[in-house]
Amino acid sequence: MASTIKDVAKKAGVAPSTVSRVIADNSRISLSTKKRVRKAMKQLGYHPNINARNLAVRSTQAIGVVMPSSADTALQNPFFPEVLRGIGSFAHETEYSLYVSTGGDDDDIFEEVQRMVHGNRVDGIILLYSRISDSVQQFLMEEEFPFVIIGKPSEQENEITHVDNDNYKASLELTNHLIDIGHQNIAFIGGSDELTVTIDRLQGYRQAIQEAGLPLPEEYIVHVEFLKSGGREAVEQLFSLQTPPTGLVVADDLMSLGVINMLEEIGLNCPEDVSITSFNNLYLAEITTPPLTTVDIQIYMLGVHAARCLIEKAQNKDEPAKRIIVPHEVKYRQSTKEIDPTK
Amino acid sequence: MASTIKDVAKKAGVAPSTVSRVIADNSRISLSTKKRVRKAMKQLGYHPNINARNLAVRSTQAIGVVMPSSADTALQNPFFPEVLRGIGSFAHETEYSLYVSTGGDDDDIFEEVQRMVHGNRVDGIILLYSRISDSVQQFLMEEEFPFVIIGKPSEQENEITHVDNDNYKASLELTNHLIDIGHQNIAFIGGSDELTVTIDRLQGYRQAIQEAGLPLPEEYIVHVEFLKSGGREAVEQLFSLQTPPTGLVVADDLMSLGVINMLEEIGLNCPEDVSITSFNNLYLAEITTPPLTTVDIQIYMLGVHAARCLIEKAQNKDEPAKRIIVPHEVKYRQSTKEIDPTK
DNA sequence: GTGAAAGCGCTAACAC
DNA sequence: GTGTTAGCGCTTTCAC
Repeated sequence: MASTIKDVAKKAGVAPSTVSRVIADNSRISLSTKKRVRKAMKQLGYHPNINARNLAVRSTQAIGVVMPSSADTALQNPFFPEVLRGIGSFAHETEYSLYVSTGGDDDDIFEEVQRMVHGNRVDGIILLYSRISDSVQQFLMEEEFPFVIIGKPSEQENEITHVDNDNYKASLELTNHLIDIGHQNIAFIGGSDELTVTIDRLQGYRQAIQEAGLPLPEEYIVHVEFLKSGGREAVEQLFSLQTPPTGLVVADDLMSLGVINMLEEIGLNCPEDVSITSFNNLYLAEITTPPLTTVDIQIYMLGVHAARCLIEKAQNKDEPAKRIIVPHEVKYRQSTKEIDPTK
Repeated sequence: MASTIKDVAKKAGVAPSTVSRVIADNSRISLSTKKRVRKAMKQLGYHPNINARNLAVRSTQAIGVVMPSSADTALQNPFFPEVLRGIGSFAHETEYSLYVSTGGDDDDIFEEVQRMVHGNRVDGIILLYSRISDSVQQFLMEEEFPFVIIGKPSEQENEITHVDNDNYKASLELTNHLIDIGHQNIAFIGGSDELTVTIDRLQGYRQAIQEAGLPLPEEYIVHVEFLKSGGREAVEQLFSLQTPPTGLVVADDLMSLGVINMLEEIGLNCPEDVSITSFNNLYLAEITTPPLTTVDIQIYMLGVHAARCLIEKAQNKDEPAKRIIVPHEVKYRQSTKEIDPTK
């Protein structure tokens, strides 16, 4: 068994409480005893038992991270390691640890969250997704447990701290870009229409199309499962229409990859025949053929801010709800092309 | 404050110890009191405090997962969410939680691992990478702390439980496949040569080449940073050689994506001019152009097995060290092509 | 079958 | 400045 605070106390000839104060670097302890105690700790290879500490102070110095259910194929998106990296970086700085939930289905996740909350495993929770009428979200609200959402809450927007991009605006920009370079028939390919991120991106697209007075047949809006099957499906649907689109607003780079692929299969070329605009600026956006015009949403920073907000909130229950909008930037690459007026 | 075991005891008119026994579903408690106690728990919305429990039993029901440092660009690889998913799935079944370390650099990680171990935060640790003379690995050995490696330990192979693929053999197969379809000039593109996975894959390649009596100039072996810059660099190097290769064994699908891309940029086509074989069978291997011939290493299963082994080990310190080899399967797709004998 | 009581390792009043 | 002591919420002997 590892040595305890008592062992250290005995060895240094002080009381346990003094050792505790040295650990906390309490200013009322004289430098000489501090030194003595520290030496004893070194010699004994002492490390505080976090469980005991947590029990005593009723906090854990840990934050829970909840990913979408792995049923959700979204999990294969490099988005997640990248947010995790952001969260982890801030957490590390502040000496918090990360507790990750990766349940199989929604029920698993709900259970895990319950365990985290009721079992006092974490001081707060970051949700890595936001969908409408999500039971986890509701549960956390009811429990008044500190949490923040990456993305936009579907309701109670002003009571829930969240960090997000201006997806509406970004989408507007992308769509307008397509319009600016002459596209008239622009379609939207999104993920599940239950995710707020899809909803916002769709809204921005809609707005731009309407402002420009362009046609907006409902068939131009497709919600598909992520990637592979999704990309295929979307392209099949869209390009069997009477007036297939020449411009595409796609809600994720990974989907775009699938789209490019399927286009090629049916004999269409990007950007010659179809221009693609996309979201997320995953590293792979630069190495597709052609490289994607996409919105850099600063995934890493989303994570950093979320962690910061959560920790603030966990340390001070009265911290007001905030909204942090991480700025985005459209990266113009080669997947978009001015429409050929001679065609 | 949430209700405690005492509250429940009072409400049910029993002693705290009885409640405790009910939680553990102790067989010596009469069914009637069990029912009474359970009812009280429900009514009070009672959930055991995990910290207190952990403190009392000196265990945590949590396992630590250590990713490579995020300095390592490997982190952007979809490999990680996928293993996490596997680990998470098994962990969930057995009611373990996941504790994830995502340090910025190697020192951060080392610190976090120390905290995990000494602070009693986790019952065991899974390392998601293996490199030669890794300080974390050493540390865990010295502390005799339960851990398992996904990959192959660089030393003490027989004392460290690990789950791995037969990377040597898989690489041999890939290389032989290229040889079988007529390639004579085959190069290897790997990641850092400090990672055991790279080493094994290189070895398999070497073996196949030598067995076939083919040329193996040292310039045919390149170690590059992951992806983008890496892929570019590798291709640039290899295809400015006097005898550029016609076949490639690439240690990761993500790298392959970069390679295909750069090839195109310099006017070469895969598979017409260059055949590519690759590793991991990431979902994106199916949607590149062309789809990749790659080794399916069953990432998810790697995670599941690792979790299982770790939990066994954590529950029984005498559990012997094991090696689990997860079977692989080469997926033949369109990135490889018989060499044209007329050329 | 159930209760009383000690203790897991730490912190935080409250003393002095 | 430092020591004493009473918990934090749970498990686990040892009684009965």
